[in-house]
Amino acid sequence: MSEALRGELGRVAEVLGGGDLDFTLEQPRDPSHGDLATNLAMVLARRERTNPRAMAARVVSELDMGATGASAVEIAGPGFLNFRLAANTLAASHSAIIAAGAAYGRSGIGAGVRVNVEFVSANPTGPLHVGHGRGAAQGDGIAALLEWTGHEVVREFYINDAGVQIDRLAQSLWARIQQAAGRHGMIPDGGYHGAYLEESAREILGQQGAAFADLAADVGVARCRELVLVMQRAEQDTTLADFGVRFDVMSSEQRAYEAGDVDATVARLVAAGHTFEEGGALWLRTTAWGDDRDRVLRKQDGTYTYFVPDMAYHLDKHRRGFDLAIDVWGADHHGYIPRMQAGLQALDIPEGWLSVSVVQLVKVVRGTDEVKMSKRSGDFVTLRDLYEETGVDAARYWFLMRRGDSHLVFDIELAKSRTDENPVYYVQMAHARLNGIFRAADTDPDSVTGEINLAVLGDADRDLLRKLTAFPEAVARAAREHEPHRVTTYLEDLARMVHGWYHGCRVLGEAPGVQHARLLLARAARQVLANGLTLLGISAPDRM
RNA sequence: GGGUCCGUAGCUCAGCUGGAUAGAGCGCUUGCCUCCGGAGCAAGAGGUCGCGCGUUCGAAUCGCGCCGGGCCCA
Repeated sequence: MSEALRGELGRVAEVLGGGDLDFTLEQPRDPSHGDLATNLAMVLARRERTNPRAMAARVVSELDMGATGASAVEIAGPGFLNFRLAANTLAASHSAIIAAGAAYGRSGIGAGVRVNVEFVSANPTGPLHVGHGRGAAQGDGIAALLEWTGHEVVREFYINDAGVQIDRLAQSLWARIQQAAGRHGMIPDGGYHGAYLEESAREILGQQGAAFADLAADVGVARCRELVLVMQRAEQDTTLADFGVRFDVMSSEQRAYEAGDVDATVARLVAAGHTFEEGGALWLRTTAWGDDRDRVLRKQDGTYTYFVPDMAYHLDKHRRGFDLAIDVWGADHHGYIPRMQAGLQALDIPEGWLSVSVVQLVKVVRGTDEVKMSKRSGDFVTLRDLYEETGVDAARYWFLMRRGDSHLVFDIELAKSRTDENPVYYVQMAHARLNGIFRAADTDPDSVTGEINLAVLGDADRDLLRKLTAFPEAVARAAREHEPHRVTTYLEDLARMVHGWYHGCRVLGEAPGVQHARLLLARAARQVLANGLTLLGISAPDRM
């Protein structure tokens, strides 16, 4: 609804200050400040070093009100321009919500832009834990936001299936198989002690036969390596699928080695002259692109550091033609960011192509008791344990309701409680409640049509409608910032307004004109709540 | 020691591309079920936005320095 106004303000900005001005046009928190407000005059005044209110007067005299779609403008406070939209503008916005339906909030801002979102990427060494759940929700949320804003999105998972930790995993499993066969089996130093490997051992003996345990140790370990990768991957996939998260592409570190990508990446860096040898190791001069120190690529023993396959993998992603890559990483890897950014620039990938979204680790509590999570002890809450207890909707919502880089305390008791302490129920309840109106009226929401007559409604109705019109902007902002929590914040604000409206504004039994207008409003509000929840992968129940 | 993120109401957190009296939920106090779902609503109390200096017409927001915590690296 603000397109015309923004355009006209842009023209005025051009005339009075030249181009390239970054001004805002947004809905003020206080309704008495009008429907839309801009800080344009203050931004101009800053550039011209003049009085903001005087500049505001110049802006107003330059404005062609006819071209703005607004019915009134006033100068307020330190130099804001507050616009009031004509009543029919708001009504038209309502019609737009109804017309767009389940697509309301979508836009074409990112049309033609291909984005790769890589997330979870857990080592296949055990079940997914709660931290992976936050990464999964965050990555899937970012991907959905980008889709809603018209980007072409690929969801990708990178499997770290090469390297020493997989060897230890295979050795640990072999030891469990020996134990299951009644022999002495020793889990190696740095191995995996979790009970899940005992289950895997029993399963393998069941499938392969008891003779499996009689294989020569090196053959047995090699077979274990193959089997355990398949088993762990399968378990992670079903855990994620049951959590509502699916991937378009699975990439394998092992395959990158086998295809020669890893060696080729090193060769390319050497040929470009970005490397040097020192102390028997091969180094990359990452300090040339802002890293604190140079990094080892190949150690004295001839093996590569993790850095090399990671670069090879990102180079492959870049070759696949993405305009932008987003990685969701746990905060325990954030120190790795400057190195990776530098490494990619050494490979001639433009700065800014890779954007890393960090999620802080999750602290899980049950009421006042902290739930300790350690793979070593083998005693931890898995992602599946968590969402089977709280429900998928609650778990996804809790992972998304805070900024990714702020610490999250996940209280299992609270998340599963069906009480007013739980925001996901509050939002879903608002949706169910609006639906209840239509149920009581025995009317299909989609059958309530026509243009809304705001003249018969009051301020509370108009405030609610204005909030609904802010949804596309909230989605766009969340997508731009890669911050799904902006959507939950919006939904909680909206749910609050819906509950208040519900109590203050009766629908059924009012005069026919009022009832019809409010049914139209309820239909739109229900749609926006449903769209927001759906975007986040959370259900919008009609009754609870 | 270096890097990085965080520090906002009793608790958990929004707000941070500088803007109008700093917000929400929970908890607390007081009201509200003849009435579309009380899993709800309304009102109230509760804040040196960690501290200091700076930039600016204007700083929770930007810069610098401290203090405290998480994580990573040494």
